[in-house]
Amino acid sequence: MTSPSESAPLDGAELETWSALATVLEWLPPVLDLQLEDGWDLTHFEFGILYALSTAEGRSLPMSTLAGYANSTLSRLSRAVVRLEKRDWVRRSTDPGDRRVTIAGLTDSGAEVVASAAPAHAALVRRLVFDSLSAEQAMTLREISRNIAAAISDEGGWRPGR
Amino acid sequence: MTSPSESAPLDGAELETWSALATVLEWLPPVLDLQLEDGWDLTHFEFGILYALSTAEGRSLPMSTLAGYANSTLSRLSRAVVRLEKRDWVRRSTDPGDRRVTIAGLTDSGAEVVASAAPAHAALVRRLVFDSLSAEQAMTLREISRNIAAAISDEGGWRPGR
DNA sequence: CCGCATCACTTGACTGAGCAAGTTTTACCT
DNA sequence: AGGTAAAACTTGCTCAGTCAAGTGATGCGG
Repeated sequence: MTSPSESAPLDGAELETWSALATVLEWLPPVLDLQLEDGWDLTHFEFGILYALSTAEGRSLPMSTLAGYANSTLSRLSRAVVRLEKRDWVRRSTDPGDRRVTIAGLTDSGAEVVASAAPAHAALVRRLVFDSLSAEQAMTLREISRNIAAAISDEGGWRPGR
Repeated sequence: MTSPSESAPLDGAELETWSALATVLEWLPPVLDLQLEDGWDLTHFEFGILYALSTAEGRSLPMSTLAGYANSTLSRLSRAVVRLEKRDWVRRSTDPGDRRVTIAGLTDSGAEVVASAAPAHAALVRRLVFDSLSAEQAMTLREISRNIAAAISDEGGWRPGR
């Protein structure tokens, strides 16, 4: 009964739901990316890094902590930070306390970038997501998302960046 | 009033909703991919191509039509089909009626792959999405997804593959 | 029926992500 | 202390995706 091959195929309503969700899954991230790339030549991922740093104590974080916030591998993060460093938005230094860890810090120009990109990004999220939903739907969406995220965490123990 | 810089930043509840949704947006596609890659050494995108062909009249479609179904650029599709052809799961032929169009057709072994992967894939979708939701939540999710998808279509007129 | 725009791809150059292997520094065990 | 394991990145290799340019084939205006 628990064998995967025995679970019924998705029925009509489920298929429609899945298809609609799949559409969002496929389109939403690219549109969000597009704004940042057009306006600031930034990946959504790179923006996430800058944003995380901007909210951090002292505008700087160890790479591993940052990788956690950005749901990323250290490898991916490392390459992204190299790119950001080239633009002088981030600077790296090794932690004097533990010379294995390198601390990524936001520069002033990096902070300016975040300050100018973040409101536009939030506005786009509002337009695409919250403006299309009733307050009740938004609350339900939060529940739904949490449930699915929990299921993902359980399933196979998969986690990004680990 | 309609200037983007004037829209209020996301409030607490919205931020939580967005953060939960962003998690799903980031994690769900990779987990879905993982199964196909581990089990069949297939990208979700490649699977989509095979699946679309399997449901098509004569198990074959012109590249441009297929690109529409797969929400993809012709360029991306072309490369993917090259890969699938190397594994003898798809074969290309030029349409005798219009020698510009090339028709991608599913081979028998390709059909076998779809037949074996599709149920497992559907089962995973069920476990991750529908098993975590009440029937009512699932219905709401369909509404929500449609609304967001509609907002995306309106916004900036962006469309994948075009 | 000829020339040129257009269509339907394909391909070359480049970029970002993943995996695995390598480096340096620290922690632990005895 | 001394040696080994582990942590915290970084980097080489390879691959998929994008963008722009290239290649035939077709349609169409005069």
